Amino acid sequence: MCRSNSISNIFLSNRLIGFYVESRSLMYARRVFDEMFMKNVYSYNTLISGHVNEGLLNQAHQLFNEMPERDTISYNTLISGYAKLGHKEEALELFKSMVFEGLRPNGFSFTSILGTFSSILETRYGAGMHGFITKAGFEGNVVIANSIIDMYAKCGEMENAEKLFCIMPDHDEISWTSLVCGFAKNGEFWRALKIFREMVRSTMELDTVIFASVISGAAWSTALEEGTQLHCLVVKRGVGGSVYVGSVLVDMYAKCGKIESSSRVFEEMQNGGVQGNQTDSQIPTKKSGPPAFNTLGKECGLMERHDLRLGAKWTCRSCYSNFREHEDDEEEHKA
DNA sequence: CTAGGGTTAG
Repeated sequence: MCRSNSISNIFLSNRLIGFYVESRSLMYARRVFDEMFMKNVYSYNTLISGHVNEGLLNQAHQLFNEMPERDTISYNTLISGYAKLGHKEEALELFKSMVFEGLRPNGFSFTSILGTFSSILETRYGAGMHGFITKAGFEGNVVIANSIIDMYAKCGEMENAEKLFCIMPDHDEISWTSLVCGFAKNGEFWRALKIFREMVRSTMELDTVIFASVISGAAWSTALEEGTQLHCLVVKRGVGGSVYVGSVLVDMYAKCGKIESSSRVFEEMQNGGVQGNQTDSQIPTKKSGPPAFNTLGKECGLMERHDLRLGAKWTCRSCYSNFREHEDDEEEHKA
């Protein structure tokens, strides 16, 4: 092997390390790294990320310690590794030493740290970090704001979550989902449903994540009526193939005492719910027509074209229900 | 080379 320390050689070796890391061949990555005459921060960072991806935090940290100098990415990579494995103290300590060392944390640092504040005991840290982020000027970043909302939700601080949501300059689907999931998870199903209805009326896409969360809220509130409506919407939107959504529907009916419905959904999951090797991320979230394989419609031609409001919608006859997009419809229905 | 949201039980 040519061992000139030219810049291009470092560059090429780094690319090679990256290739091996991507191929999950850490041994080879390590070999290239060890044989390099000159290394730079990038060489270390790439190898550290390779170890982090394999969950080898000790070795990653050792490499980190051996580095002559560290940059923000070195820190972030290690912090996110610890955060993902639930090692909160290590993550926070690293964050502190990054700041102490004079390095400016960026969005990646913040989102990783925010993910470690997940209980009411950590609310103070979370709020402190929120303040830090605001002062550092990162609050306008959608991804970071979404992480803050989720952090407040996990700490049971929904007032703060909603407050931030309201003042955010831009929202995306994840902002909405984080808020709705927060209310659902904190036992406020009706508030979650209210916001969810706004999403349904909008042009936003509804994916398996939001459905799993709202239906779970319905399950805990034993809101059979609304749970059934949500089931109907699941069919219409073609997300019935999701294991998450299927599981939570089974649970919702069970908690509501509808054992027959529960086991029917369960059987549908065995039959076709997850057919075709579709994974959750591949489930289409478009609202165009019926899904190729939906859990209910398939059974006996349960899908029926129905003209409602603007354009044709799909009604699921086996639910004997339609999703009510407005809260006011609730009263009408009961009257 | 580094970032955001999901179910069930116990």
